[in-house]
Amino acid sequence: MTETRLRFPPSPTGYLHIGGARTALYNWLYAKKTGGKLVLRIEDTDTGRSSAESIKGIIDGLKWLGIDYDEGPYFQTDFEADHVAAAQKLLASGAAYKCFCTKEELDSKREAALAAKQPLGYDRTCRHLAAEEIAAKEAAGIPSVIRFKVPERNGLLGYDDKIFGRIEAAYTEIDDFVIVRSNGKPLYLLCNVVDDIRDRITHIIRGQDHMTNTLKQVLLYEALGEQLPVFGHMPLTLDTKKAKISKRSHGEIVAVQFYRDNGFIPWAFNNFLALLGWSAGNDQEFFSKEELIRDFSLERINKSSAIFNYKKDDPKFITDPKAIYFNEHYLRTMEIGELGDMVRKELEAENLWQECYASDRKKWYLDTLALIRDRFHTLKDFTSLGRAYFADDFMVEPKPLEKNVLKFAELQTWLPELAARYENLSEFTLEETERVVRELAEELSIKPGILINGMRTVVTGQLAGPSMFDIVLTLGKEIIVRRLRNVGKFFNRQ
RNA sequence: GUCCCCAUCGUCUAGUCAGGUCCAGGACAUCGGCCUUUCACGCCGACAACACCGGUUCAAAUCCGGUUGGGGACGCCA
Repeated sequence: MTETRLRFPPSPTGYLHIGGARTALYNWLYAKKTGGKLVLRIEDTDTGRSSAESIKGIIDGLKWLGIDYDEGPYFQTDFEADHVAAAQKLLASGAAYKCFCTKEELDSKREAALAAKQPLGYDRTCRHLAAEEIAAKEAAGIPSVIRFKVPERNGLLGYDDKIFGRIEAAYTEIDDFVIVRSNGKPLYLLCNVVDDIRDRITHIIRGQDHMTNTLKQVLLYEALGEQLPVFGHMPLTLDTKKAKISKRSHGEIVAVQFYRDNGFIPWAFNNFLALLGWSAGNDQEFFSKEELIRDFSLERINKSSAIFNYKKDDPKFITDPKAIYFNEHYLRTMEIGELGDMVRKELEAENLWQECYASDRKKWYLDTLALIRDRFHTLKDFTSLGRAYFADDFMVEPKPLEKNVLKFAELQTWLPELAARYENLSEFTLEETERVVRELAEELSIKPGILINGMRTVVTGQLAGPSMFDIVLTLGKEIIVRRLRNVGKFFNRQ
């Protein structure tokens, strides 16, 4: 068997969104699984809407996800000569014809049909023009497009879809579609096929919205005398109102960039995307890259479309809760060194990174991440919720400040007293630091919790966190003593 | 309007091709509980679905037909 070759052909008319990312991922997985190649082809023939910025966004998005390609990016506009040659070949062989209907005529016919609730297709006005009529119109300088001449056959046109099974439709249902614009520029349906043939694509895995295109393209392969690739159409990703997800109507929440900028772990997001419409057939949800490549199959892609359950304006979930869950899982279980590299980038961006975290304080750095990661949702939390571990300029949240500190005015003396005792402690250990707190609480006849929660807030700015004495040891005597002594500042600013 | 596709908990899904082991399993979310100085994590538990109607069969989530619902396509966009 020849090598499998797949492609991801985005049109650069916006950022990479999750639907596109999922398509890219499935193609990538299948290419990897079969030891084949993945080609990136930018379909930029719509010059009006294509942009360099969008191309960059797509490439950056794929890079962030870790979806690498073996060839490309190729640009469709670089192969215009191929497309034109194919169109000429079809014209010459009688598989296509010139159509002189104007866009205005067609538009008004379409609108009329729509209003009258009649079928929409092209009425084939120019299909049977005699050679003299064509010559006359051309001599008169009337512009024309080239349309594909759908064969007049009885029976059904069809192909075997790897995901949906046999797909068929009557020949009479297929429109004579335009393959070349009146300005001579070939259109998607043709370009796409010509490029896939040239790139020797063996498997076309794309969205279900292409299903009707596929029927037409099957005809193009036939007319061009080429062998059909394997087709597989993936169900679309819908929004919570069951509408197709689009860049236009959903904004940043469906952009891959959004997940990068909000501290998602690339593989966690891939894992989530992979499970949106595919399952291994068992209860496994977490897959390493190797496992996913090994277990992935086209046949197990679900036929019904999946809903991307994002929560708009929900303070608790910035996106689909399951996507967050996957992120949390990886955040908590991934190899700590790998997490360290990711968090490093976050710290650097906030000017909190210190070189010693990579050298003599490396153990401290990684231990600290291991201590605090259990409560975090994204990479961003390390510099927001976890800021107190890396800097003194952390925010103290109002709720715990009120509840754990301001409520007890005596903390202004208790905490500095605790600081003094800590300072004189010869053994600054878990046991000793805890003992000292409990001892002080007993002397003051208060619950240890008052001291503990007060110090947690003063020292980390947070209502919740790891075990208090783990924090004490992690931050170290000097910082703890300093922050405890400073408790007065919270009262003074009232 | 025409054509194509789909249909299991709120969401992602297992089970459907090879009908019985499924009064339907897992995960997320939600709600309780345990743990705890806090909050999480973790663990335990609860809630919650075979769209509907017929048919075939000893037996249907599973096969067949229809209905309904949903999605997609119908561009000189890709």
